Amino acid sequence: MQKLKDEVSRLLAPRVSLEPAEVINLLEIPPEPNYGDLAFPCFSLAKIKKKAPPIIAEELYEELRNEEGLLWEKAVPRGPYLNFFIAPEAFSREVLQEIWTSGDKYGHYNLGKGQNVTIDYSSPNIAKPFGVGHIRSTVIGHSLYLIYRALGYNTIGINHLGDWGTQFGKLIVAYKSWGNESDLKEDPVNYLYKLYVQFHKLVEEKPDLDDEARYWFRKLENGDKEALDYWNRFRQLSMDNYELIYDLLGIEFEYYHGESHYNQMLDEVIELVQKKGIARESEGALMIDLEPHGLPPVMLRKKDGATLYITRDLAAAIYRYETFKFARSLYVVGAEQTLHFQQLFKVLELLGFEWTSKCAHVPFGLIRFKEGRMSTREGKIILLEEVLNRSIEMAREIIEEKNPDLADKESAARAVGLGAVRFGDLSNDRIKNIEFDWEKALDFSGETAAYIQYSHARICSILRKSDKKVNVWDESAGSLLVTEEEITLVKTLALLPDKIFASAENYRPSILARYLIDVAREFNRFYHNCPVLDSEDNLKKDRLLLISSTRQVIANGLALLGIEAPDKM
RNA sequence: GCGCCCGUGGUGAAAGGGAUAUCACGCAGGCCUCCGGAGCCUGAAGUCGGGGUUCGAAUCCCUGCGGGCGCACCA
Repeated sequence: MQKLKDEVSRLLAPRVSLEPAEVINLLEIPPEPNYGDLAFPCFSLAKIKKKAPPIIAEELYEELRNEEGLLWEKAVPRGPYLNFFIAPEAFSREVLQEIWTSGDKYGHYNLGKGQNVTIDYSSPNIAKPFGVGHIRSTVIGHSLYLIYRALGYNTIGINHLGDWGTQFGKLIVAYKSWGNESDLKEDPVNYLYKLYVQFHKLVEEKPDLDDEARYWFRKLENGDKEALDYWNRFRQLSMDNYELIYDLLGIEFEYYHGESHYNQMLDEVIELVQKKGIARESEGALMIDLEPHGLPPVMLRKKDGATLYITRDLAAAIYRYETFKFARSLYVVGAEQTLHFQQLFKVLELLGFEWTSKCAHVPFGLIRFKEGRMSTREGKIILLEEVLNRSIEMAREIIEEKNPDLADKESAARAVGLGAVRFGDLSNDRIKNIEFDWEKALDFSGETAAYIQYSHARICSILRKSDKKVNVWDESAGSLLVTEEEITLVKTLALLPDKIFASAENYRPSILARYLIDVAREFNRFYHNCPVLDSEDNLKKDRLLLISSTRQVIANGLALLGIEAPDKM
């Protein structure tokens, strides 16, 4: 598709006095295939040429009627658009050859060569269980990580663990006051969580507890041995639990730099802020007034001397830039923290860091229950582990029913079960809130990963059964693909690179996810109308090439969403 | 009180200011002697209300309504 756009834009550019790149930006895909395959809208020229768009389209058509394209065969004006129709044979061969030669690198580019992109994602809070709420950051962040890597960037995944803050004061108080060793050993994360919930329940009757918690957190910040011992222990126990989930999801991070990692840099940050003269003391606390910038004030240090979240985030941002000199720095964090990031970026700007513009908050809506918001404090939470396991279990049952002879049911169940949960999150616009619903989470029909995976497995099945193997590219390959289903499928396959770019540019894996649904749908239409194995030899060869290319596109796309594409299921 | 986000068929969603608003679930019908029916085909049903900007608005602006989130000692 890029090549077609290049060709068309080079042709049009001199005739409309625009740069080819500007023409490429204007080009659209028509809503209806019979209109054409690529459209040049003439609206923007109307003002310059002082003519109505349909007339411009008509004139361009007259100018081009004797031109011949490599990848297109005719240009037809339709109202204010000049529509180009691809030359099916040449276009198919071009697309299929590119997929053929690129293989599992089809859609990958070297755009970001030598550039670092840091991606802050997942970032659970220690001592709280890993709930379904955390899946969003984890899965969206990981997909962006994979997508940027595919575009040639050197991606750096950072798990910004919430391993510092007043909640540790709370935990220490709770554990010291009414906790016990044996329960902690029995089921660490859940027990710590129980303590946390109990603390919040009790604090309503005994407000003193809050003071006590703040006291212990301050001790922690001052390096108190006892406090540190508790902290270390709680942290490690939580980490062990998170590892299980990351293993299951196949996620690794370059760094587990939690908030605590930046402790030794906090004094420096505060000094810097003071030197810049943007902070002031207020009621014993240190704060930055952002009123002139239309934002609420930011507090860097409490009156008791303890630091806050944003102080550590400032340190982290600076550290990341100094360490990685990033081309982009992404924060995949819930939309409820939008204000926090506006403040963070504003302060960085005030500090004079010109790289602030390279930082971006990638927000997403929250997951809620039907009954309302999930509250960790109130103890209403569904464990992600439980969701994943139930999904795998459900997939296993369906496989047992539909494909009882399958050899490796376990890995297929994992691929399908985990894929369902991941896709459920990735396929919708991240900014919208999600209502968690067990039925929906475990539904494998319709626009789901299973639909895409199933299409992939079917293709694999046909390829296995074929006596012919597609193993060489020859000069006539793909030239017999002429039916509507075949051409449509080829055109769809040609879009993968565009979709990957768009996903990266907008930080929206959902663009890629929805595209894969289209690919699967077009494949299924083809499949129902065009026999592969029963075709005449040459046609069979071309159709095998087509489905093999389709398989490649599905596999490549799913991989960037962190979803497996099993050969059988 | 102030600020930000979201309102699309019964339900869940898609649509980088553009052509006849696209899918899925569910519903009503149809399709396996055929490469895997977790599939395919046909049908009914929709842009929250009111203003504006524009040649053109689901999309941008204002306003009302509904829902969500946030606003100095949590993260």
